[in-house]
Amino acid sequence: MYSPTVARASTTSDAFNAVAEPRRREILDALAGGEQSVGELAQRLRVAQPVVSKHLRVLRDVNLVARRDQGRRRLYRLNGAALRPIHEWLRRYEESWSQAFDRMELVLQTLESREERQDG
Amino acid sequence: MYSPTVARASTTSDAFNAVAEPRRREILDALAGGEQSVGELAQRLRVAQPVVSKHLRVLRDVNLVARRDQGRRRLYRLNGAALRPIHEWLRRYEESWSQAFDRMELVLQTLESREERQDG
DNA sequence: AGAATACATGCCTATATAGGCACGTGTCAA
DNA sequence: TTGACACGTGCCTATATAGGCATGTATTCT
Repeated sequence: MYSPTVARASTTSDAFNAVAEPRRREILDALAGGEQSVGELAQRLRVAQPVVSKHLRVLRDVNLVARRDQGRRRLYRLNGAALRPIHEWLRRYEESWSQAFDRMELVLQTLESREERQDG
Repeated sequence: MYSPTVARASTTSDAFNAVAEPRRREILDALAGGEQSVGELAQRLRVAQPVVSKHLRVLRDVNLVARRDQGRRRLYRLNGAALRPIHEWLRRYEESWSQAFDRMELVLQTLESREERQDG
């Protein structure tokens, strides 16, 4: 017998599901800019704090973000490595749309953008 | 003024959601081996035909697969290009697990820590 | 100590499936 | 023409959220 019904794999089961939710991608994108508190995220994304907390909960369950306490604030930071399974899966199809990668170019661009951030 | 409730973006809205479902990834993986009919897929994945048809419907809606008729059979083929948006989004995080970047990251963190001397 | 602040959760509602089954339609074999 | 096939869908049930609200807890401020 099968499980009678399974609406969908739970979002907490893997990165694929966690990232399927647009709001969560926004959160990750925001955290890509650096560690942030729940309140900061809520303000930036213009959503209620509980909403952010819940999404962060999901992201944390799949290890996409890590938390650090700072007084009464909870600072969340990105753990991009958890996205790797998705990337690995996509690799198989990558050839469908791209000729070649210039990884160094990407690294350099990232390096530049980070320096810009530091300059403020 | 929000939609009172939105369980989740519909799976037909984008590739992210379409791919969040494990069974659908299996289907895509199977199609990576070449064009196949619904029946062949059902047999290979050991699932009922209606199940496959429905997943294919979703995949087709987001343009992840294309269909071709051959007599009474419907041959589906992969359209990997539709996965590109996901890949593009991931690109931003790719550095997180890239070996080449690890060394770069070390340098960056060192630079950052020089000015971030405010954390406990 | 008392109040304010920053979060995490629980509860509740409406929504969006996933999969089981039955069935309608188009196509090919006899 | 009749029957077997190969599919696509509709209907039904149970499940898994997303977001709104209110509340409990821990930490910091006055």
